This record gives sequence, C-alpha cells and structure tokens, in this order.
Amino acid sequence: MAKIIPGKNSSKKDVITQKASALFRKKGFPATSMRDIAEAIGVEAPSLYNHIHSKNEILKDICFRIAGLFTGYLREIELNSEPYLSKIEHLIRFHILMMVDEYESVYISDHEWKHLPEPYLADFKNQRRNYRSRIAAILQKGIDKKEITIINPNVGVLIILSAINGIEGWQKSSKKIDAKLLEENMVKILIEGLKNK
Amino acid sequence: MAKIIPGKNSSKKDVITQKASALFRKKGFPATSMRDIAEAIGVEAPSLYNHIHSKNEILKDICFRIAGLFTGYLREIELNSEPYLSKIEHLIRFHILMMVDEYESVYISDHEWKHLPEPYLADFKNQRRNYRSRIAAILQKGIDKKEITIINPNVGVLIILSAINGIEGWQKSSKKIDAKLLEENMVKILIEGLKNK
DNA sequence: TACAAAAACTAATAAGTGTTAGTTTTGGAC
DNA sequence: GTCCAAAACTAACACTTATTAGTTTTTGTA
Repeated sequence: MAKIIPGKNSSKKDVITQKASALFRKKGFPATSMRDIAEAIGVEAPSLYNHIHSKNEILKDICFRIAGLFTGYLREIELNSEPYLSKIEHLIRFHILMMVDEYESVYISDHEWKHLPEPYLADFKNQRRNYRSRIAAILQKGIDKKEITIINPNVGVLIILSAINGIEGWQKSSKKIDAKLLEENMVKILIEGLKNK
Repeated sequence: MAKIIPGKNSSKKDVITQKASALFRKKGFPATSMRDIAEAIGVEAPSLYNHIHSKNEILKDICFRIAGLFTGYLREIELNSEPYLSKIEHLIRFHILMMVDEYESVYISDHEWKHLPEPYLADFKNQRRNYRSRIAAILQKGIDKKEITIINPNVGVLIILSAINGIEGWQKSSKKIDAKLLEENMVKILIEGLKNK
C-alpha cells in the first residue's frame, strides 16, 4: 500500500498541493484530474480526500497564498519613503524573485484563477483589482513628482506586470537564462523606459 | 428547429469557430464543452459535426491562423531596410493591432495552444520558437549597430512579447483604455527602454 | 501485544465528456 | 409539387469526472 510521504517542513496536504501545482501548471486546472494528482504521488485518488476537502480547495489555497505574499510586500513598499521610481524597481525585483522561488504557484495564481468557484472568484478578482490600482497610485505620484515619464498609470501597471509575468515562459527554456541576468535586463528596460527625461 | 446562420463573409464553420473562440477565451479550452458551444449558437451539439471534424480541430484552426498572420508580418519586417529599432517598433504596433482586431483568437493562440493534440502541438511549438528567435536576431543586429542598448536578446524578446500580451487583460476592463493611448504608452516605455543612450 | 486513530484501499455513484448512428426536417432546383 | 442534398434532430455509446461510503491496512502509543 503506497503512502504520501510528507517532507521535512511540510504536511501531507502540502505534498498534495505541491504535486498538484506542478500538474495544474503543465496541463491547466480543468485538464488535471484527481487521478492525475494521485498517480503523481503514488496513491489512489480517493485517498487524497483524507487530507483535502476538494479539488477546488487546492486551487483556492494556491491562489490566495500567493496573493497574500504580493499584497504583503506591496504594503511594505507603500510605507517606506524612497523615491517612487525606486518603489517600482523594488516591486519589479520582488516579482521576479517570486517567479524564481515560487514558479508553479505564481503561474497558477496568474493563469488559473478564473477557475476558482464563487465566492472565492469574486474575492480574488477584488484583490487583484485592488493590487493593481495601488501600483497605479504609486506611478501617479511618481509622475506628479516628475520622477516618472508621463504615461497613463493604468497602462503602466499593465505593461510592468505583463512583462514580468512573461518570465513564466523562460523557466523551461533550454537556454536556462540566468535569473540575475533576467532581473537586471528587465529592470534596465522598464526603469529606463519609465524614467522622466 | 434552430439553425446556424452564417454571416456576410463567413461560412457556418466560421460562426462555430467564432462562438467557440469567445468561450475558449472566457472559460479555457478544456472547460468548454461542445454542448456549451452548441448552446451559444442555439443548436444541439451533434449538429456541429456537420461542419467541423472535432473540438480539437477548432483549436487547431484558431492557433495556426493567428500564427500565420504573425509570421507573415515578421517576414515583411525582416525584408525592409529600416533601422532595427524601427522594425521592433513596427512589430510592437502590429501586435497591438492584432490584439485589438483579433482579441479572442490571439488570446487563445497565446494561452490555450498547450492543449493542441500532436502532431500539431510540436508544429506549433516549433513555429513559436522560430518566431521568437527571429525577433531576437533583429534585436542582436540592433545591439551590434549600437541602435539598441546592450541586453540579452532572448530576454528582450521575452519582455517585449509579454508586455504586449498583457493587453489581454485590458479589453474587459471597465475603464476601456483607448487602444491608441495604450499603443503610444507601450511604444514610449519599451522603445525608450530599448534605445541605446 | 493490544487498541485506537490515521490513512490507505475498493466499489460505486451521478453527472458530464466528445462523438457516432440513424432519422427527420429544411431549403433550393427543376 | 417532387426530389435531393444539406443540416438539423434524438438516442445512445464508451469513457472520464469529482466525490462518497464502507472496509481494510498501517502506524504510533501504552
């Protein structure tokens, strides 16, 4: 009889979440079955229900954990007193760090959230909108202080976040572009592009 | 008895493809059933098979049509003799135009291609890799000619394409940011960021 | 070794999947 | 009006889905 073997600092539920994350990222949430997840762990599908409540719960846990991490860092940035362009730079670097450290989860939170069931879906969309408008507010202040070139702040947010999220594609690239190189290039292009001249 | 009503310049198959596109974009390919598509048209699911061969075929048609349009424009750009940074600028503008004109299809070709069945999947991934490396080659030449700032060209491609593809999120935004404003802001940030100074 | 709880198993459910077969309806040409 | 093909329909198939119920095995503790 096969078993779920928990890791050092992780419960059995964590093992399930982690294996599920890898599959959700590779195949997408709807295309991943509980049997797929069970097989990846080496167990029968119904056994998973001793540790989780539903397939949806796994997705919910992934999305909200990541959302919480991003919101937490944004709050830090809002509270410190560096120039606005520096805030943006730090935010970009944090996003890239997250992409490296929590690749699968960040990807899912970015691409599969639409499959969240209500009421989580509405909550998540709310957090997402809130996150973006707070970044837009930082951009706006930077523009007012003439640190940042005159752009529509909502468009600015769109460009910054999209550019960063594109890193997703890089991970599995055979070239394995070095993470630090990626970070510096990204900061170079975006910060230089945003700077008021 | 309900009917599929073809548009002016479109066959009944086109109607199916179009309705399917909207659903694939909203719910994702695996989460969209043939019954969903049929219902959106106002017909029973088996009736669709008088006009298409399979659900997979719909996805295949969408992805390869879009891929063809992008490849075609890239060839034009490669052949003309403007500065390399202008080539990149035109490419950015074309991508944005496509995003506006062919929103649903471009989105699907960008997000749902992983659900293509073989051998189409391998073919598509090939085209995708090819497309990106040809853009990287343009960036490299621009760097060599000192038109473009020194960056890793693969990272450059990643940032440019990701930033553009992020526009997907904007369409349904309540703000309805004007397409032209978006285009100018995007060109401003990216081209300024890429410029060698 | 005995006992209890945790966690695995097998079997089954109801619902949903893409798709085929066979039949009826529709719409245009003569 | 008659005939035929196009295109709709209903019924059904074989399979997969998430999940539950009930049972057996494993594990840790006394």
